[in-house]
Amino acid sequence: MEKQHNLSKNQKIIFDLIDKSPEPLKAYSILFNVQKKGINAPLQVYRALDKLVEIGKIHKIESRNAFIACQNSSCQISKATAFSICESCEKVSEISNTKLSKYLSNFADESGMKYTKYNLEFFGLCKKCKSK
Amino acid sequence: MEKQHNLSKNQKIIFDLIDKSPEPLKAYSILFNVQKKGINAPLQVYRALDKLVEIGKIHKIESRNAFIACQNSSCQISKATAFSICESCEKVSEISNTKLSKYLSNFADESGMKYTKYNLEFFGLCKKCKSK
DNA sequence: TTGTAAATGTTATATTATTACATAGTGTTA
DNA sequence: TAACACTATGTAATAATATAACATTTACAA
Repeated sequence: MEKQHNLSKNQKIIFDLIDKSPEPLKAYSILFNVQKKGINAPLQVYRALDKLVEIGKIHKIESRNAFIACQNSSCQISKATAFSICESCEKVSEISNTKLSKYLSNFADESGMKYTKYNLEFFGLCKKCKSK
Repeated sequence: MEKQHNLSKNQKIIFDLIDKSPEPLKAYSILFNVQKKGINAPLQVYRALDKLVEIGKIHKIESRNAFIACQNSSCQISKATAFSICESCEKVSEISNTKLSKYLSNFADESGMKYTKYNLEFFGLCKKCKSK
């Protein structure tokens, strides 16, 4: 059974904003957007973001310092994330490909390291931008 | 034939520093270290870093905002990078695994996107930290 | 030798993220 | 319910990361 995370007030405000957004949002753009709801300081945003990332409701796109809502119904894969990023229009999508995630989750090399998490970012041109 | 990149003065200073370092270096720690060599401003560091990344001599570890020298003899894989990161001691290594890079370079999904680049970061505990 | 691209130097500023400290809410359990 | 621990909140200050704008110089091919 999936653990139920009851979001707190700030967490909910910020998750809703990210969830509705068609594109990844940056922390300070989030801050700007929620100031009318009484969230005034960067730290309030970062704390909510940290928590939401931790419980897998959102992911951070590391190369962009931006956040998107998890696209997988059961947001349980914060430990195995893959994204496609269009370098022209900056559209970002979460990749949910069973083969890929299996391959990467099982990846091991000779380093002796035990991998418990990964993040993969693919870059290229999306369909639209390719045909321009 | 691999293109020869003659590094400029600043690029060389900064590459040498990163290349000698056993761990990824952050931009401002680089700045601090090269001030005695006449590099005074962040922008001078960032410009050299940008160029070095572009030509594949170094890579950026996105999740850490830090830079390491390319570990592959022919630094030609700036478009296909994979790293292992120990979450305890922060040791970072570049993974050069032919199967993995082939698998990822050939990856395609139904999105219609043409992937030209990827960056993968694995997290876990290294051998030393595991046994503590 | 001149045109052009790349690199440099410098100042200021924008953007991203954390430290430190005080207070309030939530849920458990004695 | 009282005491406790834990999570979340509020606020101010500041640290860390990165870029804009502008002027000048160097490298090198045409």
